Amino acid sequence: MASSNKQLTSFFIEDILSMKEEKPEGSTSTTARRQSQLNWSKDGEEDSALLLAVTAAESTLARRPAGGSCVRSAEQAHLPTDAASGGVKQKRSRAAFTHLQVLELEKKFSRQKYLSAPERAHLATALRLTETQVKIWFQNRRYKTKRKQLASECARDYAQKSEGRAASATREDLLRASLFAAVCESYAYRPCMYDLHGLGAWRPAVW
DNA sequence: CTAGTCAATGCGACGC
DNA sequence: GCGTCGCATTGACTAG
Repeated sequence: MASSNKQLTSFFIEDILSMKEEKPEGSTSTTARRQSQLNWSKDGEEDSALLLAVTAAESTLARRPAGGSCVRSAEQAHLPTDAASGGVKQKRSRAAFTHLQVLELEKKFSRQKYLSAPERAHLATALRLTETQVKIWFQNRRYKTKRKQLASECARDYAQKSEGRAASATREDLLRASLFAAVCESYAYRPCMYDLHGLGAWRPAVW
């Protein structure tokens, strides 16, 4: 079918948003969470506008028949293994959020990394997702951000190290560092790349 | 077929 | 005990 009509999911969201967040996030302390949770109320109006926009846009978008693509309805996606229904275990389904849903989630995330319960509920209804989906999305997103941050630190570290070794070869080092960053970034998906350096801590084996 | 992406699941830890 | 977190992992799905 028309591939032009295809739903884009969250690849390169930074491009979509074109706004850089990435404040050093290291502070996942509970106080930090509370504070960011307190920020939400001022976005309230925006959210209701968002609701209208999203629901309107979304009803015209997506909801494609199974043949075409990846977009399943959120409710469907989250209705899992009702083993009670027949004893037969259903296949796990993976919802693919619409472009708009992802966009709004990203917007929200760029403002706050944590959501309070009422806000989560609000956002969930606004985006026609379940609260669990919103919660999980934010969890995964935080983790992803952290991995990215770690990766860039890895690369910087690596570049500095090789800079120390040889003050020349700068271009190659840069190249190597960026390659290294890319590798680091995906290490979470490759357990084989871990090495237990005898220190009780898992680290990338390419270290 | 393989590798990559990402929503969902599982688990241990923590705060209330 | 419940809800949520970070994190690791799974499984559906896609691109090359």
